[in-house]
Amino acid sequence: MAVTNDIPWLNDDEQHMWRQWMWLNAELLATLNREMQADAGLSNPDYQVLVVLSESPEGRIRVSDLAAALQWERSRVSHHVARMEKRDLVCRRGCPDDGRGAYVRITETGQAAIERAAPGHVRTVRKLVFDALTADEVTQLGEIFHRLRSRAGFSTE
Amino acid sequence: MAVTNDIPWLNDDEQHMWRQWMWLNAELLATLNREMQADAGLSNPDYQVLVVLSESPEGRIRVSDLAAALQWERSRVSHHVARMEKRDLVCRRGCPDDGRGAYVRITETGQAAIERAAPGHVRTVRKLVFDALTADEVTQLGEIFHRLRSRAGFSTE
DNA sequence: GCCACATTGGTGACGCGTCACCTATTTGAT
DNA sequence: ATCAAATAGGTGACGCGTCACCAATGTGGC
Repeated sequence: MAVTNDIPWLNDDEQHMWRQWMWLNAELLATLNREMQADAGLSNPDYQVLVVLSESPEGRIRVSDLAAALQWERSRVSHHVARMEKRDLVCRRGCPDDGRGAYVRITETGQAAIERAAPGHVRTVRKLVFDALTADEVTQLGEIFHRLRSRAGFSTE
Repeated sequence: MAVTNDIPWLNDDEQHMWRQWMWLNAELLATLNREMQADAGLSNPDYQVLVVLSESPEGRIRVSDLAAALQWERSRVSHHVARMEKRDLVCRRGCPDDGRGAYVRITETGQAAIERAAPGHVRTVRKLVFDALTADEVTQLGEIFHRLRSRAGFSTE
């Protein structure tokens, strides 16, 4: 009951690496999500939004710019911001210059939440990833990931 | 408007690597999903389920075993199988030995779908990942990912 | 046999993410 | 000034994923 293969399959080494990679991805993301949920009631996407907002001048940014910064669809931003607004993490304001536009602004609650979440987030990344890698490995991985991204046409250009 | 940091932050190299990694993950997953959707109307999770089923004797497996094989919650399996059943990719049968149990079986349609999807899937993984890596790098990455997983207590056993 | 307890699988609610599509506003060619 | 086209943002439907919870069935102690 196997799949017919008339295409160059992955060899054992490749298969092993690919599987480890995919598992690790899922596990890392799940762990980060869980820890931040526990620390500050934030999901991963919540955190990403708040990071961008908290790094923006005056803690506010146009929806489209937020979408660009996160590489999200505008519709996704819209949905997510709507959910976050209900929890008072951000608020939306009309844009004076452009009648179509809207600003997303971080609230006091949002600011507090990200400040509560950030240290644990970094600690976890450090513990799960960087503590188990040498400086050389970090550099090399950075180079490899960057290479794969450019070859695949993913570059940020 | 930045986050206060009283915790050892990531240095530039680490930050760069981490960002590339997270971007690459998202991009790879999205690409694989998109291609399989186009090739065979399957999502990534659909594919994973069908792979396990097609590798099982007689193309059927107990729900709990499927959950274990995929490292999914049983509830997730239940939801996903229900959706796939509507599309006639799999079907559910009661289990004769255990009145609580249920078998999930791959259908003709499901078998056809995975056979249509598999070559393109492998081709894409090869193109996006392995064509840009040396054999040594593959081995090394496999070792690194495995190391991170065991240190984090993610090991499969 | 009886009963506490564990296990199997499923459901509903809700957050996340995409797609198709919509309205309102701005822009720019004429 | 006018009007077609582009752009900003939002909405609804639906698939994906988790959590809390449930009914049904099996298991072991007595």
